[in-house]
Amino acid sequence: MNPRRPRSDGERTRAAILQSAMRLSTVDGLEGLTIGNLAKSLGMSKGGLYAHFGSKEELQLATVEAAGAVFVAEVIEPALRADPGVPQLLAFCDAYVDHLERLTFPGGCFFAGAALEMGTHRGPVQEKVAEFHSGFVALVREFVRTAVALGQLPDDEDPAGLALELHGTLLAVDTSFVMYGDSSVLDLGRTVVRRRLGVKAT
Amino acid sequence: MNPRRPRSDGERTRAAILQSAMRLSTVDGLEGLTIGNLAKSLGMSKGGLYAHFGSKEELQLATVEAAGAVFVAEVIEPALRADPGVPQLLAFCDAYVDHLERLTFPGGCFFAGAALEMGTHRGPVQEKVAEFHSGFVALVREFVRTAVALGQLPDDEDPAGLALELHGTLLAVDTSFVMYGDSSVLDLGRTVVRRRLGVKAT
DNA sequence: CCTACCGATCGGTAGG
DNA sequence: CCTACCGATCGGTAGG
Repeated sequence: MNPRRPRSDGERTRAAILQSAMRLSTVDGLEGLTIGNLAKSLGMSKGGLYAHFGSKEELQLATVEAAGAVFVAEVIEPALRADPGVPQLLAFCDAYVDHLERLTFPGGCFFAGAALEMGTHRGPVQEKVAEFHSGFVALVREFVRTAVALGQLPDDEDPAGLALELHGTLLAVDTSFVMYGDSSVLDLGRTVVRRRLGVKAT
Repeated sequence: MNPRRPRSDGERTRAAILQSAMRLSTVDGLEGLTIGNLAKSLGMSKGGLYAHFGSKEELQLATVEAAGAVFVAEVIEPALRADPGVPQLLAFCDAYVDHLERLTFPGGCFFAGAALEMGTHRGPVQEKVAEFHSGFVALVREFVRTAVALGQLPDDEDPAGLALELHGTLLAVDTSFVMYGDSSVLDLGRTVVRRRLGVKAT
């Protein structure tokens, strides 16, 4: 009711569980996440976890939801705050690379991993991952459409095609960064995005 | 000794095990692959599997090696058979998309999944995945360098940057194809690659 | 939020 | 290549 009221113990514990679950998921996967490991990382018992989540699937669904909120806060919102068109596309890509660079999660982008892992595991968890994933891609396509309408990109630019290229470049950056821990690929990604969007390097 | 001699029973069984292990790995991951599941899928006992592989890690290493051989045969070799430069880049990307389309593995590209999964799991398996992964990326960079040297691409084209873009586009195609099973993204990928390389659609 | 427990499955071994 | 087994851990439950 009152937004200034501090979170209850239950809410704080739940948030701590989900924070740990997101981090562990990017390392071991949403299926590789186990109740036992999660409990140990939090210093609590398995029984305690089941007081918050009735099943592993419920925990997975809540974890995907929490990761979606993090992605919105760290990547989507900075993009929406930029000027319409190319600046939004650039802000989105930069925010994505920044969010990798600051090691928000130890295993890189939550949704890059979750999409590949859950792609062939049909069910409620996969559906929720797909929902977020397709929402993010649709937003990038919208940014491209706006940029074309504003004359910032050529008239014949295909929104779906450019969205695939940018999405792909970010996936390749994530993969290389997670695989080699080499942060030089972050700057390479920033440069490639600028060149593709016709924006001068800063 | 004699290459015409038929494979022994042991060799044929080993090949069948690895074929099943590659397929299961693209669905459940290299860590999610279990000896019990693999044995069941082959109609044999767990003990039987341990006659061929002394440990799960040995099995994982052999599976990565086998997947590398499949990738070389299905994607690298068609590229090497094309004319140097842009035709090799195009052949590489087309062969990659074809290899997704024909459902070589049920979970899409073996190395796309393995790179993200094993990125944070340091050890011999991750090292072998990284070895193949960086080899493939290095080859694409070589193709770009050749294309620039032959005047097929602009002099200021950055090999590492273009390799990242093409690699990324293929990763995005793989992810969308696995996630939504929608084959239209395969043609979108082929189109995007042609536009980026300045090749007319066929 | 805890302890104590359930049947099932994990990776792996012994012995054949 | 098999059966039979090992201790550890899995997801989940009972009862508090």
